[in-house]
Amino acid sequence: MATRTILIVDDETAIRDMLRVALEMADYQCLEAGNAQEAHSLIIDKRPDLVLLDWMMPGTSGLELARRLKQDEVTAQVPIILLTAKGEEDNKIQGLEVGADDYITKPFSPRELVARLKAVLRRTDPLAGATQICVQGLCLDPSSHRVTIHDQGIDLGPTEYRLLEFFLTHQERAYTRSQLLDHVWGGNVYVEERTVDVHIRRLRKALSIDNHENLVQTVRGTGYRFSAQGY
Amino acid sequence: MATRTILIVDDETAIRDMLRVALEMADYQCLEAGNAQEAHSLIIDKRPDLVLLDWMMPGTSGLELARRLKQDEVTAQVPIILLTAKGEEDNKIQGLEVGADDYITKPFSPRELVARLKAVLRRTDPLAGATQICVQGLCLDPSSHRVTIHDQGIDLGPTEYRLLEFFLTHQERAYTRSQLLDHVWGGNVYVEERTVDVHIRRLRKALSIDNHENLVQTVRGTGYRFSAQGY
DNA sequence: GCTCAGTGTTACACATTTGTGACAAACAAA
DNA sequence: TTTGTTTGTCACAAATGTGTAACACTGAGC
Repeated sequence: MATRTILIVDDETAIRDMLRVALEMADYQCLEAGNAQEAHSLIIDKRPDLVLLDWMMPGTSGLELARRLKQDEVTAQVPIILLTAKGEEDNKIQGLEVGADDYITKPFSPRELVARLKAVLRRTDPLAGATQICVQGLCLDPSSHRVTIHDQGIDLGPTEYRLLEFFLTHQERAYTRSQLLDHVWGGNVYVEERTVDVHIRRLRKALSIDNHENLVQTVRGTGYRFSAQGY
Repeated sequence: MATRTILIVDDETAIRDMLRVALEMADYQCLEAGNAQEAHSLIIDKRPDLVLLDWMMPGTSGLELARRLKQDEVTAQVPIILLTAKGEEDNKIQGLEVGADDYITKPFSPRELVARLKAVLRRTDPLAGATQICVQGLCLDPSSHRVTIHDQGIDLGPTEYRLLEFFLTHQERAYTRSQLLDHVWGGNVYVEERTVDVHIRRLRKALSIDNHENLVQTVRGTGYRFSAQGY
């Protein structure tokens, strides 16, 4: 399964660091925010799979942020785990009623944190977690099956989409037409090698906003390469 | 909203009674089982919305029952809350790792019980206890089971309603026909994939006030996506 | 300059995928 | 029962994607 991204929201750098270490050891990717505003933009922008949210923060509190997130339909489905220093029961209930998915009292062991996190993630869509790949303003998002250049959507046919997906995950390396046929079309079909050229052309055309067609480079005598350099 | 059914599993009648009182006051319907075997049959038979499971029971323990339930595909999706007498951390982790959705330490107040139960139910079925979901003037209200566009009611068949409900809670993401069949029709039915197309068509038709049919987008070669963007 | 292999570009026929309306079976309410 | 609604499937239409060939262009070597 693709690695999940967790957003850590806490005003104390030391605590963020601790959490990051624990989560990275358990093979999660981390984002960090020091306050509610920052957290909110990151959630919209990076779409983490889960938010670890400190209850007490200067400015907008974690509880308040959780409430807002759950009220907006765009962010409502992001699971939230609230962190709090003292396990006062009223807090606990308040937190869960606001819509947080779980609630952890400090101090807690890394093992407990990860176990609870897993339990919450298990309940959310198991297919989510594919992260988008971005380069030079070009973004491909596998989960929505969408490609954008500077947030402007572009249209690709299925084959061009797979071709771009392959290139984005195999940048800076030249491939022969035959290799591309193997990887993008799948081994057992017979199509002319020149067909690759045509699809390269179609892909370049679709990317031609802002000269992004240069991302796909010709390697004379060999094939093609996707590269963000020499650009 | 339909009332939810909670299965209480504990070997002590006194505790079962207490739990029942607390839950019935909060407007839940209750089932009771005194041991794991009984509980298992009731789960298969009555399909409760949640199981409150005592850790320590003579015979098969609650933990063991939880593990079995989560391993069987048929019962895996039933949420489980484990009850335990002492909050030893190892127990806690063990419980969550087995797949329990939450873990409550006795003694607990009725308020805490109900709050946690709500939280678990909420993330099991995101629409339970949720407020209505709105996007672009289209509103779906789970409690009244009603859909409106700019306050004008629209008519949907049950399947179209569930489809829209699923889309609204899973926006901005592409789903294959097969995934939609899984999520909207439920795993074990055999219907043609093309049937999805027809229901998509019916949903679009119902949404066609003010061009809202564009909310449901075709992802060629893949399936469909619900999106408020690119609209 | 010329030649030629390699690549870019376009057009088009064909294949595949999706949209749409119709219909009969299943179901529920009266 | 009758009536009306919902559902799944099909057949055909429409839209879109695909592979190929033909031709144009480019650059390297002579």
